[in-house]
Amino acid sequence: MAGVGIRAVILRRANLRYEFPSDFVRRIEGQTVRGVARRAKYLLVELGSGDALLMHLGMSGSFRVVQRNSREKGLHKDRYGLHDHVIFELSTGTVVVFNDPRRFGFMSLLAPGEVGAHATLGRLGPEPLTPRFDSAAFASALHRRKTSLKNALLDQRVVAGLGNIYVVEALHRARLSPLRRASTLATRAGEPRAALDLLVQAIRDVLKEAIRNQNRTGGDDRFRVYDREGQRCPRRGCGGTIKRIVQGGRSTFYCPVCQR
DNA sequence: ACACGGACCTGAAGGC
DNA sequence: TGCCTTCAGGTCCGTG
Repeated sequence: MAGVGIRAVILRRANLRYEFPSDFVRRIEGQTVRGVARRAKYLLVELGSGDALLMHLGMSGSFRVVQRNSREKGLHKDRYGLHDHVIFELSTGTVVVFNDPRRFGFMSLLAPGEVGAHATLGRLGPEPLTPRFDSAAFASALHRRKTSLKNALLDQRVVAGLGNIYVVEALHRARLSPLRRASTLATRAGEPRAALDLLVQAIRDVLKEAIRNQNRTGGDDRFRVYDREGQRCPRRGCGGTIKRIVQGGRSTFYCPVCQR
């Protein structure tokens, strides 16, 4: 992406989750992409001007990449569907379309310096696939938390980038109950580091596997417990039955037999 | 500082 | 065939 130009931007509505900045189009059109980065679930595109385009997919957002001389030609507005909200036409002829039915996603532009000052970005916890995320850092993030382990892992300030599915999957792999109070992981005697280390590893494994499988469509075997209420626990020799409960308003799936 | 519930939106799926 | 309810992979804000 580095070096690619952005020839045109079309907004097909005035807002997603938030209003677009009034100068959104003007500040992007004609710019060159300096680089693309991800932080937690946020995507950052650095522009030649020094501005950063900050984007989030929310729950239902997606990008699709269209070659100009494929069936979907040109930038004529009528070519796009109801929920195709933002269109980027690149200098390479590629068109990138942002689609988001629920509009929980957003885009904004940050001037140089505003990225570092951004309140939410600044409070994000460590990226789980970097060395900064280890059991010591994890322990200090959890040890005062009175909330459940499940809710703590969903908190982006504890560890960045985990969503409902991957939290549920990681807890199953680490054999930890989603209901357990978060602080007990860091302090429980006779269980020194083992549980924490296991959870750190489980989180990394779940994410790496998800990244590896990103292009696999469908597939009933993507998740071991998520959305499997009433099914047999997949852990060898466990024999438990997957249960669904609600925590913080979201579904949790877990095995009450092997997750403690 | 933390914890919790509700709000923001639309579409898909299931029950009657 | 509807019509109604529930649920969905996220985040922010207000209230205790």
